[in-house]
Amino acid sequence: MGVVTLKDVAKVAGVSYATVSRALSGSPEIGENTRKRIIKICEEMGYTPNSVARSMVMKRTNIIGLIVTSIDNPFMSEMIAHLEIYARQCGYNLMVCNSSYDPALEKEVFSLLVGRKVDGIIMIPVGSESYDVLKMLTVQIPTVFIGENMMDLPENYVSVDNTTGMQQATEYLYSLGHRNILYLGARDNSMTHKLRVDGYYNACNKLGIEPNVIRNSNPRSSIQVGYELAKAHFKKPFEETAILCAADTLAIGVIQAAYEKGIRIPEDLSLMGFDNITFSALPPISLTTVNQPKLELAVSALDMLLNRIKRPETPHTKTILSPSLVIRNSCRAI
Amino acid sequence: MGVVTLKDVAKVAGVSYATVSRALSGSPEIGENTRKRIIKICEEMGYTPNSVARSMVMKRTNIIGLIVTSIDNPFMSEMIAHLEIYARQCGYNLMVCNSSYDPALEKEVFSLLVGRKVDGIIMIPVGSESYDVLKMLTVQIPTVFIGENMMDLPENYVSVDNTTGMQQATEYLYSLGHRNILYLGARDNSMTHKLRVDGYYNACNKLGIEPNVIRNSNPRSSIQVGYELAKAHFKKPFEETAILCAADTLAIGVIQAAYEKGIRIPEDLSLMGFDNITFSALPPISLTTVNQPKLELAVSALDMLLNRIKRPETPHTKTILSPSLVIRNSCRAI
DNA sequence: AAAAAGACAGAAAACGTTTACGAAAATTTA
DNA sequence: TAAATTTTCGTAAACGTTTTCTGTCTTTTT
Repeated sequence: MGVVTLKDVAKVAGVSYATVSRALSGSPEIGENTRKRIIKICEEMGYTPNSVARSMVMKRTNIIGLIVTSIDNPFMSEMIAHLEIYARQCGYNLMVCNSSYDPALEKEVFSLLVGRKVDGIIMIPVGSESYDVLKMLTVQIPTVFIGENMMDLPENYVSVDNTTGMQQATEYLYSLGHRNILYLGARDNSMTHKLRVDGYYNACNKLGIEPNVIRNSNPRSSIQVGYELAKAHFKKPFEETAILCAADTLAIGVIQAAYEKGIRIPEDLSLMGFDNITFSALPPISLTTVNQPKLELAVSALDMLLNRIKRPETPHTKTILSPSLVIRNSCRAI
Repeated sequence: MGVVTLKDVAKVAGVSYATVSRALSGSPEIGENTRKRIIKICEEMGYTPNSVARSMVMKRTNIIGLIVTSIDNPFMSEMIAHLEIYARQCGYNLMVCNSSYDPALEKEVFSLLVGRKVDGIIMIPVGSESYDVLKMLTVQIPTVFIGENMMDLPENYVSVDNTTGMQQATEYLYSLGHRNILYLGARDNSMTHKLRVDGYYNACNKLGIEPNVIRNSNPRSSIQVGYELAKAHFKKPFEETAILCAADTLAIGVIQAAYEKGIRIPEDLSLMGFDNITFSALPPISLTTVNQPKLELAVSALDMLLNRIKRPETPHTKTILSPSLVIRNSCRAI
């Protein structure tokens, strides 16, 4: 015996199945007594409406597609958690896909989600190299981007003010007396990273100190990458008194490399990150960093998307949230 | 102008829409030349099949529901990442839901996923208190559990051997000379945690040392909880030379509390965790722990589920994977 | 008491596919 | 070359809902 359907309860209730539908949807054109009777029968029979059939006729799935570069990155997973909870409160479910920092895969899962008829897509793009294809794809479906400032593109996005954040970080280190600050982890193919390093350059310019940047050719900003970058750097004697990392995960990698090398943080070297992930606050080295408001990013993104789903003709919007300095113990005054 | 549908391309191609469907589904009952012609037209028109309509008739969505207690727990998010990638390779997408350690919510999202007609559900249950309702629910849909040994329940699950893992951990500490080992974070309402502390008791019994357990009344095993538990414990002088935590996150909380109190790890106190999350390997305190094979857990769970979807009448199965000791630097010999 | 209005429920179309069935066309067989 | 196959494609039903349109039965109004 299969699943209970509308027709089944209609037969039992002795009404047409349109009536059952109305009883459950809260339609006003139905008698209060029959409604109660039908609802009771539904419960007794264990009827649950078939969302797929409903989506078919309503042309709406109440599913939001979510594309992230890597689920198991603390920054992302925190935001996914916020998104999932808020989305469910709004009556939506999340279909989560991993692009694994691969533009081709990113495009593939985007189309896959479009075929699945999700109502909208929230995505953390791989980087600026995929802007062109994304621009082609976003005409198919309401989309909002998180984290990556799409700049010249007219797309919807919500992001933290990366430039200001990094500028503040640099100025903070300067205020502690640091004049030789290394920026570690700049990436070429991401607008986010471009804006961050811009903030660093701005501050250097303004403060009259010499910028010094280690680029990251890898698309991911992982612990491993930070470790390798720092390890290579520490091989030769270094001049800087502080390292400013493009992400907390990179900074954690730097901590590892420094530890192996016997470099003490913050005694021998000050260190800063960006993102303020949960695991940046681990003693004894508790990372001074720049906070990204993850809950606000998630809520803004979903609000923006739902608004766009409701009114697709509305012009594209962007929201820039403010970062904030989180001072802990990985930097010292010199 | 709306989305391109089968009928649209059929009209353009001058064939019935059944023919178009056959051309795309790789059906053998269609001419090779017409197939090529139709596929070409589909591409030109930018046709993407409507998965919802397909699900309607095929009675299959190719969606797996995933219910976890908290997405932003490194152990979970690592496993989710593995699951998502493997599921997509198998032609499935993931609909992820957070139960937030709330049995009522767990039940709610389960029913929600059933209504969404997902093909199966993978879940990390909140704990043993929800076994009864889960047992009622799992008759509705193929389900497999991860991490929680359902014990007497005949349900499908895949889990690590928690008891053996904790026993090995205890024995390892014993082998380093520890005779007074505190177990921190036992929970009453989770079979997983019961089995872990059982492993500890077993070892104590076998080795002839006195067990000593701090229970955790909170359903979550978070950094915060570990911190609070340890902070309260460190208020009075303590006897133990080592603490064995029910989870890595708890251990990280212990590190925090110890640090604040000036207790050095491992010099003054040895510390072990369980799970081997990415962030357990952070210097200078790199946690000795018990590894859970996350990729294998994910793959086994999905294989088990897909098998059950294909053959629902198959008897329930369980898979117990082996844990392994990961020795780092948070324990010392005394 | 007749007419108008309103409340309620049924019939049927629609959503975009897949597929069983059947028919026509092409091919093979005798 | 006629018959028997096989290949190819069209027709139509089905999946489980929502919703428009219509009609009946009450209720209200005059």
